[in-house]
Amino acid sequence: MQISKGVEWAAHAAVLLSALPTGRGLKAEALARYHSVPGPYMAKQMQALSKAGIVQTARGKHGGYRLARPAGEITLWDIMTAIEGSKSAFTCTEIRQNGPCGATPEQCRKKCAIAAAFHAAEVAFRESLQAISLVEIAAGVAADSPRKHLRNVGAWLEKEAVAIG
Amino acid sequence: MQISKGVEWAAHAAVLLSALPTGRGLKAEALARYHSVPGPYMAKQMQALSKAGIVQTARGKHGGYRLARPAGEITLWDIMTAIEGSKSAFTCTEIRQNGPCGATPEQCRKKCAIAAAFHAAEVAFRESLQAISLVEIAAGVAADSPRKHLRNVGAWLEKEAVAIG
DNA sequence: CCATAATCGGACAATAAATATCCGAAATAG
DNA sequence: CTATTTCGGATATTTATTGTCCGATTATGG
Repeated sequence: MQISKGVEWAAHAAVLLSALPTGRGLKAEALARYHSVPGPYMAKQMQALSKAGIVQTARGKHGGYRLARPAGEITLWDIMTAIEGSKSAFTCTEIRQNGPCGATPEQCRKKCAIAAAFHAAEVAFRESLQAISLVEIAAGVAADSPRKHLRNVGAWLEKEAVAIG
Repeated sequence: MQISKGVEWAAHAAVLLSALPTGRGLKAEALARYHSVPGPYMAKQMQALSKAGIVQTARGKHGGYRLARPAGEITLWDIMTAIEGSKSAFTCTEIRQNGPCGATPEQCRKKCAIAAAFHAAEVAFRESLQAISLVEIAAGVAADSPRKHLRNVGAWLEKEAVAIG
């Protein structure tokens, strides 16, 4: 069980976008440069966020990405499913139906007990992530950073931000 | 995020072993045959359970696997970590330290807020799986199966089981 | 209105991990 | 002691992730 690295990058990028005022955004290259990650691969993650409706895009000169809705309505679960897809982590292959004592399909109307247990665990995981929005993350980051650092970030954003609407 | 197929197989195998009386077990080939899964790969999963101390082994003629402790003391989390390893699913690569506004290491004494949120979700996932032992799984399976099927399983086990001590 | 420049979007390799398999080491039974 | 049968670790094949490139699209400026 391994969460893709793209999820981490997309989450950081989304938090950065949440620091911008409404209607302003950043281009993919700037988002990659901010964290010193490979540009094209960062762009790939942003495309996934775009397809999921988490960010809005503008093409052409002065193009870029901005959040599609308020930061409080974007959770870490939204970002993770946008990157990794929404299929469940545990896939039951119904091996209980195989072999010399295989259960018949009508005996399997109820979900396999093992699959049900993993499903319940995944629900707990999902609900935990759904409780955290970009607002909470941004507040945590701000609380842990010195004023000087936040001013640097603000100046950098002011220099790089573009209007998207 | 994908849970390995080996986890499913190992869990089913462990549940099957839990149906045997203390001191009796099954050889790897029988465990594979019961669910019609590839023998050598099933054996690989059993080796992982053995290294994790979940099952005891006996080699030579009349060898095989038996549970190393009572079924109530073996949780699905134990099985999953035995197969997949115990490293966390989300790995923080500290990209906040990179780039033009990178945070200095001493600003990073607290864990990154994003990593902390994923860590909390993983804790919820883990605690959910730790609450389910082989006893609960076996009880669920028994409740969902007709008597006739359970008799078939019992007869098959009686035929295949070996004494391991 | 048209050419231009700069952006996003989807298609294309390289790498790492999971899946499946084989052969040697070890231990018991006779 | 010998032979048989088993587990254990090392070895290929397939799949998913990571990383990269070039074409489609759009606002800009003349």
